Amino acid sequence: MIDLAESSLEIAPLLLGAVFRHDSPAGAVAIRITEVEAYIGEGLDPGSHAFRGKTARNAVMYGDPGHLYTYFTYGMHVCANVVCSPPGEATAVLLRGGEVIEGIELARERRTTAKNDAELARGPARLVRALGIAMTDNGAALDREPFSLEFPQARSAGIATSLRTGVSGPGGRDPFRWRFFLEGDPTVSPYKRHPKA
DNA sequence: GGTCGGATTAACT
DNA sequence: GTTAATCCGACCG
Repeated sequence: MIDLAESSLEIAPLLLGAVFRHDSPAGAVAIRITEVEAYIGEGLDPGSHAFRGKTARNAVMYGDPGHLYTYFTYGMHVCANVVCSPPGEATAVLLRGGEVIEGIELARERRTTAKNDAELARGPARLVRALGIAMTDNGAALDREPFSLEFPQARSAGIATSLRTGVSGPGGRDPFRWRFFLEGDPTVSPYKRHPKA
């Protein structure tokens, strides 16, 4: 695993093409990551959960890199981040889309509303659902069972950037393009701007 | 202690 | 294209 103790802005493009695997009692599901967004630290990024400082919810973002930060949103969805930066500095990469490459039958059972396999993990909450991640996994290390994260041998080709989806302020407006995705991949979620951006 | 709105999704018209 | 679903964290008093 590469060194994650750098800013999420450096790590985010390196995560494209990486294989993220979760081995649950029901079986293992793995995805090839195709879409991510970087969130940077305290006081710098109004879109980040760490913008207003450390709280009970975002404490994991301030901890060791290479761990999972999960949060609950819209009353029903869970999203997952890879914690970056040295301890004390809160940056993270939100996993927004991926292609299921292992355990596709289990992923289909978990995502019965998906109309096709490309939709299984297209979107941050769908990705979490397909992999069987829950809020109880908050803070889990990504280099230990039941998780693993393997980076590609070479930097992935065809990386495109955009403004972040559904975010206002820096990163949701030019010139901050903190969303990274594999161009043309069918498992990349559609871009939506923030209503007020 | 009350209010507001969200790093979304699915089901509508 | 629009909107309901549905909870909790953050903020204000």
